[in-house]
Amino acid sequence: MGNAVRRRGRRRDPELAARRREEILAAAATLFARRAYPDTDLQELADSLGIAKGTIYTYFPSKEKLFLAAVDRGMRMLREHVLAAAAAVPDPLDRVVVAIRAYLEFFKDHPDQAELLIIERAKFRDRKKPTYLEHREVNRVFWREVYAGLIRDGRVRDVPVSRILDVVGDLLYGTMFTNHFAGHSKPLATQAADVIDVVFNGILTPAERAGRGR
Amino acid sequence: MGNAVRRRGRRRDPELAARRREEILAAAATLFARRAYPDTDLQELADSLGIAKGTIYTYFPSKEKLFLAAVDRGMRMLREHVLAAAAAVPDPLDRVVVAIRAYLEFFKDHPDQAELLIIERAKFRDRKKPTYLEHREVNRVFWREVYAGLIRDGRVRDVPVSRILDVVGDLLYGTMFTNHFAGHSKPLATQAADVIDVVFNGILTPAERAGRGR
Amino acid sequence: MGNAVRRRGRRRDPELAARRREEILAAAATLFARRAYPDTDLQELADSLGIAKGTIYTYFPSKEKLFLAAVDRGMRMLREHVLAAAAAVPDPLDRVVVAIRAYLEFFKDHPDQAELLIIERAKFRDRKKPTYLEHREVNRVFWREVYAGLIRDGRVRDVPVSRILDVVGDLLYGTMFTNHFAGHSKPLATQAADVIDVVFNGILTPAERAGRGR
Amino acid sequence: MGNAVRRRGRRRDPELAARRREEILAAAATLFARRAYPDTDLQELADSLGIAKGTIYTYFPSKEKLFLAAVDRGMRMLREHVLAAAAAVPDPLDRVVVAIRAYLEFFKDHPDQAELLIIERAKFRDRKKPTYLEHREVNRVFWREVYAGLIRDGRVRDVPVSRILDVVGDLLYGTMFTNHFAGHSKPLATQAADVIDVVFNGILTPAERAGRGR
DNA sequence: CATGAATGAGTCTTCATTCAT
DNA sequence: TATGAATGAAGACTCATTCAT
Repeated sequence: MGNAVRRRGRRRDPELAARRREEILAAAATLFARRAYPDTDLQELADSLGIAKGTIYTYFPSKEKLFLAAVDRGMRMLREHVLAAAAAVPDPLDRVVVAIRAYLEFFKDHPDQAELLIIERAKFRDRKKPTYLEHREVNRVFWREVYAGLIRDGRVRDVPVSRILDVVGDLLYGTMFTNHFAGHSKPLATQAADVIDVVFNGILTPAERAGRGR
Repeated sequence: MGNAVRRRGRRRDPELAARRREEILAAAATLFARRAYPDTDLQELADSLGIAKGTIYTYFPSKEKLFLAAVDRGMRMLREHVLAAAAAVPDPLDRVVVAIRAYLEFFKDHPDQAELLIIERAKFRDRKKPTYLEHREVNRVFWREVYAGLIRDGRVRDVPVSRILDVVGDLLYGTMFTNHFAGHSKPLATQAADVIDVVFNGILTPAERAGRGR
Repeated sequence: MGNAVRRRGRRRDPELAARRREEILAAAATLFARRAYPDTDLQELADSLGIAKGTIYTYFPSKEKLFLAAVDRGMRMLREHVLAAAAAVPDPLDRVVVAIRAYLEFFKDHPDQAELLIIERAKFRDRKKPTYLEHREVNRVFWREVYAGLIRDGRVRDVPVSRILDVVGDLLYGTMFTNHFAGHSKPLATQAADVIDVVFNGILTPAERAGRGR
Repeated sequence: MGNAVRRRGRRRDPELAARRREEILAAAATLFARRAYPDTDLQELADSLGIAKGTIYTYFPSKEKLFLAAVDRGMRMLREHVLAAAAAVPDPLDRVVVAIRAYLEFFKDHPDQAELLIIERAKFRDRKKPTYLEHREVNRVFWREVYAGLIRDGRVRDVPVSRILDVVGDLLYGTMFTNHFAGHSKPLATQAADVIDVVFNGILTPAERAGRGR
């Protein structure tokens, strides 16, 4: 009955749809971050985009899915930003330095994304593994290789790579949140340098390190 | 009975009231952490306590104040736990070690408190400085003195104390969140040791440190 | 913690609650019948009762349950009305006559209830056995006995009682709906007499009946 | 092609359009009956037909008109079915028998149509005389003549024909609804025979009829 | 004509808060 | 002071209908 030629009428334009989706996502990220999840009225989002509320539902099946899509988009942007920065320098240790800077930079330029991570956790605590941690796991593969190479070359102490990945990952995560919650007090360059100094050199004096055995 | 003269100062009422307040606060912390703020129904809280919903309003003027009081109570508990641990050892460097362990321990034993920090931020983003950071600032005074002494004694490298406080503070904050979000993967003792190893010794080899100048 | 004496405060008044429930049900029956289910706004119901919309939800968990409760109430009223009428006369055949009249009378006096039966079917088609049929089944028990006695006494032809119950039941059901849908054209007494005439005597002449064999 | 002179009257379009209209109507009847009016999504109808939602509006100006057209189509089918059955036998009393059977048969084979009658009433209560009753009135003309002839011939008791038409009509209407609401419990042939037995012969014994005098 | 993207009015339900008892 | 009934504001989501292509 319906398999026939019947193919007149308006055609679908997947590119237009993708563009519209992206527009909605960008605006949603901003608004969710500003208003918190429960206080975000989709009517306001629609208004800010100059579209009808129903239109949002053409692209996303629910407020929750829309929110989650906005978070995921942010994490993809973060990964691209960090990897692009790392790819620009050849030396592996420099890559670490550059990536740390890029990471802090991203959240300074996109504070909304930090906010979304908080909101996601507050709202979806037990329904979903945090999107951030999903992405972090993916990224681990790359950095594991980098540190392994540095240890092989005798440039980084021979400690388990996992320990390094954990501590550095946690430190950045915490720094990002602190920055975000407290407002940026020191220049990003200084902050990055401080982090790198401690991570690379530790805080003990050579004498104390020696005294501590190991 | 009501005619009796006021006997020896205060009646037993205020004490009872304080106990009731504390009961509500403890139950509220658990419930808020489990349900997230907007999904926490005060009726459920009342039910779990065997009291009427209206009674809660005798002790707290609003849901928001109740929540904030629960957060504040948690932070006070944290501070007491950490300071008690630190006070138990005399050596300043050991104090750092012990405090780091105590900090991670507290959140492992009270995961609700980590949750509340998230919720507070998600909900009160622009209305209130995070309770956690308020407490962190207070604690800074104590630890600044500890590190300053360690530097004076030549046991810690002579870098600005603020840098150490920032980096260590952020690292712990991030570690706590990561633990909480991801579930505790490694034993707490190991995790604490890893953190301390990196913070104290850094990750570079002596050769690389030398090569890096500074 | 909560098992103690704690019994001050406002007491529950079950009688007041029952009265309120009944008020809401009565008003709901009228309104649902007038507006049809989907077009009935609970706000309008609340307004007509001078209460807040939320109050309705104190007594009924949802619009659907409220509606169903209204239907059930109507069917209970019907049964009481018919049985009371039947109980007032001693002769079994008179009881049938009187009950038929009472049945038609009830729906003439409570046209809303007929409407509710329609609405229930339209809305809950596959979720629930019609309340009317549930009640009809209950009533069958009583009337089965009546007809069995009449047959035993040689006053009613010896046909299966079920056949009588089915046909008479269906006839009344259809008559009620027709009356309701078409508006009452003839006086109720006449209509009842006509129904009884046909049911009791049939439409054939004695000659034709004889000719038809049997 | 468009330049060609109008060839022999009408083009094939109107026929195609009529077929499409009929397809939509048939699918709509099924869907409305299954989902109830307000829960029937025109999108689902379009999907089931493999056409676009907008296309429906080329054939019907609104959801309501579409629904009403589906009901009317059903009633026309019913009339044709019953009249065809009646026309197949010459004896007037047999015609009554056959028509009753055909009526019950139609709704057994087309339960959707019974559903639509309910839905129409629930939705259009005060906007429209039920389509069923409109058709019933039209049919009355035919059957009035049949019964009048039977009385003239002394085969049916000399009671007002209207009484017979009312009672039999209501009985069938009620039987159909009961069947439909309750599910068909007995075989259609038996059911038809039962109805005819009661209508033709009544339920009283000759003795009781005599005793009742009149 | 057919299409399908866009529209936006309409409503049930929740729950913090109040207040008479 | 404790109670619990009453309040009413607030908001996500659906879907008939329109209309540019």
